[in-house]
Amino acid sequence: MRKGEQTRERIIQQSAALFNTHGYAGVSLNEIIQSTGIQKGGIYRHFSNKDEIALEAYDFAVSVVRSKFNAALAEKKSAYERLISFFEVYSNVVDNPPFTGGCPMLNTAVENDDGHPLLLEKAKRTLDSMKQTVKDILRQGMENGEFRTDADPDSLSTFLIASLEGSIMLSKLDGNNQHIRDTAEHVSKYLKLFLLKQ
Amino acid sequence: MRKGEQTRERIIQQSAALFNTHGYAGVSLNEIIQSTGIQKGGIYRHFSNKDEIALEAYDFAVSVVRSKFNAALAEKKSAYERLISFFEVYSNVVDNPPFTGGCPMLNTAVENDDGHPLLLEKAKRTLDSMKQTVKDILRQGMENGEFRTDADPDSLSTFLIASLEGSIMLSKLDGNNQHIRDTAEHVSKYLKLFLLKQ
DNA sequence: GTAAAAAGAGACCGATCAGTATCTTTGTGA
DNA sequence: TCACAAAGATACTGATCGGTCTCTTTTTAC
Repeated sequence: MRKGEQTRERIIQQSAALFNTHGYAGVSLNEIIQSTGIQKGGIYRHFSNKDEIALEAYDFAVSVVRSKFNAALAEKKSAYERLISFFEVYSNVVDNPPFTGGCPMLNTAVENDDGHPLLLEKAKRTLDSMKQTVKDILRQGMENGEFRTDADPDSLSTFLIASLEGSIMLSKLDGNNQHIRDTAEHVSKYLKLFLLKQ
Repeated sequence: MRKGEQTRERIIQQSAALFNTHGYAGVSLNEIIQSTGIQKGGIYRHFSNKDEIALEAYDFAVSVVRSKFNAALAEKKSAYERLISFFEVYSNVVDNPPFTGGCPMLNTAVENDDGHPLLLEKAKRTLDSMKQTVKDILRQGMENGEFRTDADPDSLSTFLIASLEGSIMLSKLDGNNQHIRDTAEHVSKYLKLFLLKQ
């Protein structure tokens, strides 16, 4: 029981990195075997199929990224700084992303847009949760008088997340973190002018 | 000769839609056979392997999107309108994208980030070309007095493309074009204030 | 310490993968 | 019209896919 649960976790963690790097269709069971050092029989003792591994691996990857978001958010004093800290987490996505392979939501959304409905549904729920987090920060900032109250949290959170995800993609494609830094700079300039009071 | 070239084009066009929807690893030769109605022997008469099909299919998909960008750009009078028209091309990405499957650069960049170096290289060159297009518009606007000249075309073009691509991903994931519209709205507000003169 | 249960290894399954080789059909230029 | 070449269909290859089955080893509880 205890030993098996430990193995199960290891399989999830190792496969999460594989899936987030190569995508669902791009990872074979043999690669999971090679990465974990556990043979097929050992893997299928804990999972009934590849899908089950992928789904739990996705949740794991998201939880790791979320904890890094939370860590970055926790050390900020103003709501404005908290909004910008999303970019901070991905500021070195080329060499040190919050999770191996980059943003799990972005990767899953693009790689499975017509392929794996369960994974896609999970990515959708990640987006909902991320939007809610941003909207909560916006509302906080409005309530404590930091932000103007005539802004639309829904459309602003979309804008912030879209800019973040797009710049992650560009930086990974180009192998250069500058895209994230540039985008963060423009977004913060925008927020300063249209959101911050005084 | 003439017949064969015709077939070759058909294979490229059909596979381009498949590859842009399911990704390189997600498309099998049998799916190409089914989609084109041409058997394996007929396909391999024109291409030496799957890679060759994928590479040419990518170029085709990009060329289609580029021509739609050009069409949208052509009918605009101001440089400002031209910048925003990139969003216009993807304004109904959910039901009517400029190419089946969405943005080929985005899809290829994310799906092959550690898989297919030649495709990735092509995506990188697409980004360079797209950035150059945006920068040219920015420089035009500066030269004709429409834009302030203290803006940085390089970082601005990154910001615009990142926002566009991120919002494409969000809209496709959510099955809702609102993300693109919202993002376009914020970007244009930003450009109006920081880029436009008077 | 021992027996039962849990965990894991490894051989095997049919299906499908990309790619090839051979043969037939179709198109084309003289 | 006819001969040759181009185009395409089909059957096949070995490799690999995800998944199953059986047997061995290890862990665990008493």
